[in-house]
Amino acid sequence: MTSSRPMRADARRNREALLAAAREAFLGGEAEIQVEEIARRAGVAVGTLYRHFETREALVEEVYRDEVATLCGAADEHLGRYAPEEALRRFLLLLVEHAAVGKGMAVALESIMATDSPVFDEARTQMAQALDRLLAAGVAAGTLREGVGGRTVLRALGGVCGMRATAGWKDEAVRITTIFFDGLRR
Amino acid sequence: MTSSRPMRADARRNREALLAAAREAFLGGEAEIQVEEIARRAGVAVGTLYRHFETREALVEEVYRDEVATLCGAADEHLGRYAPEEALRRFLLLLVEHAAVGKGMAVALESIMATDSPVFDEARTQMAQALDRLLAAGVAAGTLREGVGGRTVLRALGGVCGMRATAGWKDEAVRITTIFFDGLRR
DNA sequence: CAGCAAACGGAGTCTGATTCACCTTAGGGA
DNA sequence: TCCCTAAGGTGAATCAGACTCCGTTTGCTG
Repeated sequence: MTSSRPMRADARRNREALLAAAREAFLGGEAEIQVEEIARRAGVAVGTLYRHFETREALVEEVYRDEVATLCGAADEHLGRYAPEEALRRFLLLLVEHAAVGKGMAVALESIMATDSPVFDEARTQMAQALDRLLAAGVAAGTLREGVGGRTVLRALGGVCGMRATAGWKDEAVRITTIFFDGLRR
Repeated sequence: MTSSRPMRADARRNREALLAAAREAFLGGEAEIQVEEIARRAGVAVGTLYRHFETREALVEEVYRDEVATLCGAADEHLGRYAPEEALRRFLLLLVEHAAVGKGMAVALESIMATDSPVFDEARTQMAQALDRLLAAGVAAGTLREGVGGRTVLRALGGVCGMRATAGWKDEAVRITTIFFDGLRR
């Protein structure tokens, strides 16, 4: 459907400008930036933003698609470098770390991990599968408990990311994640 | 300051009506009920609601004050009946259970547990202290790990409650809580 | 029963996301 | 090259919901 006609040059240009503006804002910690402001920075009107992205969330998702893919790649990389158990531990902390970098990423991770929004279906599935691979490897090695799915772990992490508004969030998140991880071990 | 003058009869009546309406709604699962609607059901105008409660959150807090106290009481009761470890496990699951009953309670618990909002300071402190007692008993008995505060546990639970919007929430929450609990053991 | 501070009512404000009726313009074709 | 048309753009307006403001009403004390 998207491929019916190639998309006009100015349209593509504006789309890119919007993504760039949003990316810069989110990664810069301006998680709560308003759609009007994103549009302004991209040099277009809000209407244009909404022509390209269904909702504010959809734009967020688009921005973090790459980021998510990179993170999932890290899961497999860890799997090749460490014992499954250690790979999982590092991956979990990596997620927390990312959530801690800028509020934006935390918002995205939370949305990806702890909601059912269909907007994040793809990202969620991708992440859950990466976690499944880590968990399965750990189970095979006998170091991780059986019967826990990537989805469950994802939700737990999502919950932790949901409390990022509080003071001293990161330390607390790391502590909780570590405790949770210990619970996953045999 | 509140005791300077006894509060007019109609004022007290309205305050009770508002609390009753809010309680009924929250416990009935209407977590997202609007302030206008609460006021309407109580037979007053929004202005009156705001005369009695600083913000929507403050009303929520008021509604759950009793509930929180009851829950904290349960912690001590468990402590007298079970081994510290088991008491903690039951208490954690009790919190999840309460959050699962109605969305309203989950919202309240989340706010109490995972935010810094001063509105919930009292409830949060109360809960954290109840958990501290459980944790301390477990540490003394040698069955729970040292160095984890009630605050941390509270936040972890708060995170879990924050994902209540998703399908199959309760099962997931119980599973996550159980894993987390296992992580707390020696 | 008068006087007045305490309470009340509810329209209006504010913040932000989202929409929509109307204008612009890229770009394929004669 | 120029024209036409539909894709694309615009931004004022709408909507939602929490919260405020101030003129009006009313419980209570002297």
